[in-house]
Amino acid sequence: MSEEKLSIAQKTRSRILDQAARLFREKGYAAVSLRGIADAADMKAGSVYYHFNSKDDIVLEVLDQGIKKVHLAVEEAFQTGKELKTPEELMKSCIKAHLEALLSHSDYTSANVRIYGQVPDEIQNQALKVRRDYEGLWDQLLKQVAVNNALRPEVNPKLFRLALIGSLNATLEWFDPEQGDIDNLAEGYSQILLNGIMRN
Amino acid sequence: MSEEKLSIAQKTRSRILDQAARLFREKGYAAVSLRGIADAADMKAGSVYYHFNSKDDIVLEVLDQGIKKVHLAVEEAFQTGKELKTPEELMKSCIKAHLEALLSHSDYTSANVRIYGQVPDEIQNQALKVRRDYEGLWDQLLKQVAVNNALRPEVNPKLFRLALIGSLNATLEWFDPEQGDIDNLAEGYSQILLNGIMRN
DNA sequence: GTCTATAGCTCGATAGAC
DNA sequence: GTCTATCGAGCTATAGAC
Repeated sequence: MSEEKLSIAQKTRSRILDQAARLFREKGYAAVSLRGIADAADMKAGSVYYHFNSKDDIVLEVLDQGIKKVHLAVEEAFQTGKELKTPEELMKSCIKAHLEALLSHSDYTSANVRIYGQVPDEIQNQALKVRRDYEGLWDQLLKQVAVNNALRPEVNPKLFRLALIGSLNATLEWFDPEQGDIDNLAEGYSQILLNGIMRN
Repeated sequence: MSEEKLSIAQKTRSRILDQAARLFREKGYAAVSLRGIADAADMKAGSVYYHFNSKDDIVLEVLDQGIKKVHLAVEEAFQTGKELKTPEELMKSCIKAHLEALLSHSDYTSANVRIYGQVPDEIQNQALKVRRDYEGLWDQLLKQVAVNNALRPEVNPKLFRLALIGSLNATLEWFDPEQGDIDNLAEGYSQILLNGIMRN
């Protein structure tokens, strides 16, 4: 999957995207200028246009990578565990995979969560497909859990998927991977989301 | 609480804030210009400065009102129910109060959720107090539930508060109060968050 | 591949007429 | 209270030298 040899142009391109993701996360879509991105990537603004056609091309790629990094991680956890694990253990491993990918590529994933609603409509539409694909992965996972009769009958799977992804993504606003332990976080969130908080 | 008579200047001020909240929600902090706010409020840009000293004064008031509207609603549900209701019913009524206030003042609350991380540091610091106050209210509520021995012993209340508010606020990104039923939404979220999804 | 320079535009904020 | 006019600054994107 990952290439060891990147051409110089590819490295520069990646540097621009990394800095753009970081700035979009911090400041929002409109507040980030091409001059700002270029500065952070140690270039002049005009040079960025050798690598990208427009600011919107940059933001679209940042948005897509934000979802794809998480999608790939959860997909792998799902495929690895779906034959071997109990439904509850499968859910836990996918929750953990989401949190690990989310918080370890947090500039891209945060940028996606924060600025998706702010980009021009055309960019939103182009970024929609990878979003829908990721939601579909969780629906597939929940279907598998339901087939094994592990879900409470009153639970609405689509509603749960929305609550789950919403609460997981909200960790971007407060969790610091430098300070906290992602394994603990995943364990705590799994307990809450799978088994609730009330004594029976 | 609500004044029936507002002076003309107060009405104009409110109109500016309403339109600003709507625009901040849609476009983010930096993308919204004073000209845009003035246009939406049927004024010229220069006239806005009669009512506010700067764009940042407007954004600060939008941010604060976004939290305060929800805080008030949940506080009332808490005070009304804390002596009468079971811990589970108390939690459910507060979850419902949060969702109702969140989604019925959704321009202000969405603006807060979306742009808080994008405003200048000084504005963020000024807006922090009402945030902390609201978090404190939930910590108080969860303490009350814990005192009544209704919480599973392994649950971390601070972590639950973060997961709870995160998932509730995320409904702003997909729930349409015109189409959906907030009571149903509150019931479904309460089931998931209080009792989990796994069959025991 | 990166640079400088610049066209054409919009921004926040202010001054002063009415 | 609202208006017009404007300042100085920053914006995306392009052109063309190197």
